[in-house]
Amino acid sequence: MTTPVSAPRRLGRPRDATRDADILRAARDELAERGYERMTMSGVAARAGAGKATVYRRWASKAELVIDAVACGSRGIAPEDVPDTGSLRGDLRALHDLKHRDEGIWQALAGLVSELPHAPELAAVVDERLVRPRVALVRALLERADRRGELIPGVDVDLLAGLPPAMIAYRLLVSGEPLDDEFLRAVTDRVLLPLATGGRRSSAS
Amino acid sequence: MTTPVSAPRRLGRPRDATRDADILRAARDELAERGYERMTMSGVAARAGAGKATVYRRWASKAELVIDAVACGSRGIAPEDVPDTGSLRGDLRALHDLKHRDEGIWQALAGLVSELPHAPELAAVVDERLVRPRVALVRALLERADRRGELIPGVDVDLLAGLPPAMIAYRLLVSGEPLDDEFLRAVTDRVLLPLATGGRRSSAS
Amino acid sequence: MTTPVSAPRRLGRPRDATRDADILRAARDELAERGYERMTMSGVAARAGAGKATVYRRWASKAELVIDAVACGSRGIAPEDVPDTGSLRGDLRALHDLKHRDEGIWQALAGLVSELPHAPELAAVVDERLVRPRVALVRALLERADRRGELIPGVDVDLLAGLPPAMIAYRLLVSGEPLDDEFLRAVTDRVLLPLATGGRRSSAS
Amino acid sequence: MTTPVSAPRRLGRPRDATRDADILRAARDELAERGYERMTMSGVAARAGAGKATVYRRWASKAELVIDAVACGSRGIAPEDVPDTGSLRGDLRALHDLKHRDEGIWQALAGLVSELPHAPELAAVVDERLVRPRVALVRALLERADRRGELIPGVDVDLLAGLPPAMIAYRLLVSGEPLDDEFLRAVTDRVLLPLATGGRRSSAS
DNA sequence: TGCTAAGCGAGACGGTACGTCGCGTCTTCGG
DNA sequence: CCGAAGACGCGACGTACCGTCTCGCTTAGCA
Repeated sequence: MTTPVSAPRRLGRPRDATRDADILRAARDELAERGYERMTMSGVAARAGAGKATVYRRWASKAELVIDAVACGSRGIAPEDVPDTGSLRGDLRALHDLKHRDEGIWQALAGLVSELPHAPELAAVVDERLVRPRVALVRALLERADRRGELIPGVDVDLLAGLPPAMIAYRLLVSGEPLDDEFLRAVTDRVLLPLATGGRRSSAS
Repeated sequence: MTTPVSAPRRLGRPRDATRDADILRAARDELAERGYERMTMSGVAARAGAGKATVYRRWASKAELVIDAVACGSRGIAPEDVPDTGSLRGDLRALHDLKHRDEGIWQALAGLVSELPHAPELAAVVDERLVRPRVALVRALLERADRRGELIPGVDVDLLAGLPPAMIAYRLLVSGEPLDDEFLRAVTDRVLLPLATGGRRSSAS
Repeated sequence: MTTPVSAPRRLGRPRDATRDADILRAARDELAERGYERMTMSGVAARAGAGKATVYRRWASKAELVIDAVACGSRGIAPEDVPDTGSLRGDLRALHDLKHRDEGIWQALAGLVSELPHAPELAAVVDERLVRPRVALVRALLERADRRGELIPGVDVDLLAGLPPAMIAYRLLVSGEPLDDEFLRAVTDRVLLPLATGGRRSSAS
Repeated sequence: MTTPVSAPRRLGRPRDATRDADILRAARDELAERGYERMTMSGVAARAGAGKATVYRRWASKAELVIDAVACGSRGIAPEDVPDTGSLRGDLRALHDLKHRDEGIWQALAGLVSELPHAPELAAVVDERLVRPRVALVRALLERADRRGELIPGVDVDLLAGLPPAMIAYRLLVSGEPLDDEFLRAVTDRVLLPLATGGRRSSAS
């Protein structure tokens, strides 16, 4: 969550922690149903059975709410959640199986993108909450493979780690094509693996 | 232009074609100065010395105006504009030199992205006017290279042609990093060329 | 008509005089159907099968068109059209019979009233074309009665002549009540005649 | 006020009653300065320091706002505010002294008149708020005079009570002449009194 | 147990962009 | 040059949404 604050004072009625989850769920649903532009803060509040003030007490703007609504949906995947299959190819496959329902994120990102150039701190949050975790995930798998000696020496791990997010974002946001299995396989087998491991070795010796 | 229609009738005063250009220029300037969200139709009309009705007579919404404003800005680059340097690497380099000021496009795309999933015909126009020309450009260079025998046999040209737009869009829209020369060189030398031509051969040496 | 202009030059195609009548009729119909505010110049032109320029070439504004549309509807009644019945009461009765379809005028006046304080020349036209003829009519009948010796000596003929228009305008524009026969009879028998002739004399009995 | 509604529910933030007065005053000022057509809702809101939504939350249209703006301006004069001078003539004189600044009302009425035939409920409000109180005022004075025995037996009080409003409205709205003292004196001394009391008796006897 | 500050749902607030429509002018065509 | 058609600049209209503020009520925690 973006909203710890953990103020040292605790006068008056404490915040009802259950509202956070209701509001975030409402935000995610409205976002999925209507898209970023047509989703309204009043609509989110109403769907959550909350008042607008309760929403704004927790999130400073529509953009920040959306970030959290979306970030907390896939908070789960840490590098260590991806099982070590012994090969980069197997690890990437396992990752894809884990993030089967990550798609809502991109819907949200769509609405935020227009604000990023004019709101640096918003961009920072998006980077930190949405972008970096995904890049880091791939990067961790690449480093794991490097320790196994799979990678071509001198390969630019940062550049490669950014490729899957970029390709996925472009496909969903711009092309509008679905994130089907064939595409995900192409990303790993025809882009990432060749660049990272050179030829076809993969798990084979 | 999105608005030819080429109506066969010619009753009444014809549209003043000079207004189109004025409005599109005004739209592009406002967009660059203020960003998609903060750009207003009144502002565009005023800067163009036009009335709002004149703008809305030509474009049904802000989104459609922005598409055209942006699409007509880089209409210029056709595959044959890129000189044949004899190698894929040289051709891509030449392309980068040509599109030095293409960046405004992405600023516009930023604002449109949130609307695409809910406006299929808008998505179609974006695809046709913004996305496809850029993909086709790279694709044409790849096919030229293939005719020279540079490409790995069986390589997925469509997949590769989409990589530069995806990486550029992601960098500008999401990461917010600049399109510097180092990045563009990395895209070609460390991603596209290895995938397309395998190792280092190219035709040279 | 307000539009003589009667320019001494006659170059080019002369104006099609039939358009005047068509436009005026269209204006009167639109006015009756939709009221002043909702009547539009485009609508009038379209109904008349004319272009807006043709309308504006003849009348400088909506208000002036409406004045003419309405004034030419009751242009007919001149003082000498009212038969001399031998008594003021009879003359007024005869007048009422003549102006049975004068009502459209007031509908038009309704829309003009809001402009009068800010458009003196418009007010002058309204006065000259709509108000004065009606006042003059009553005034003529009063003077005719005076020559017959019916009037109280020293009575203010101007004041009295303005009473029927004022009462009719108020009833139609403000009260919204119909111009029924009972009301018209009250205006003459219970207001105008008592004030003009004192008691009950008139010439009769 | 037209907007009591006196809803039995009291959820949410209650309307700020001070905004009503501010907006009405702003509306009256704009109306007086610029006239009905040229007065704008944005201008009223801005002058009141309010947002347009706050205005439209209370009044559904420009016309309704103007009615209230104008009606609440002269709410003050009740029949009992007019001192009993002992004669109809004296009472009417006292009335004229009271309503010295009632003129703004007619300016507003001017703009509304064109809407009345097509908006019955608007007409009803105008009748109830603007017309009837003024008629009732004169009527009350006439009835007071009747109790004193001043009136001609059988005189039509309703007809007479409508005469001053009609004459005043006509003079201001149509003739455009000022409401000077001479005119007001003529209305009472040469129209109303003769019709109501017959000859010249008035208080003398 | 009763006080008090802060939480809550609801919705009014100031502001501002949207997209529509009407006015009165201007510009094309054909007659 | 007239006439139909309709585009033009301008600007008001009424709606919607954002983010803030304010109402009356409820709910802890301290006394």
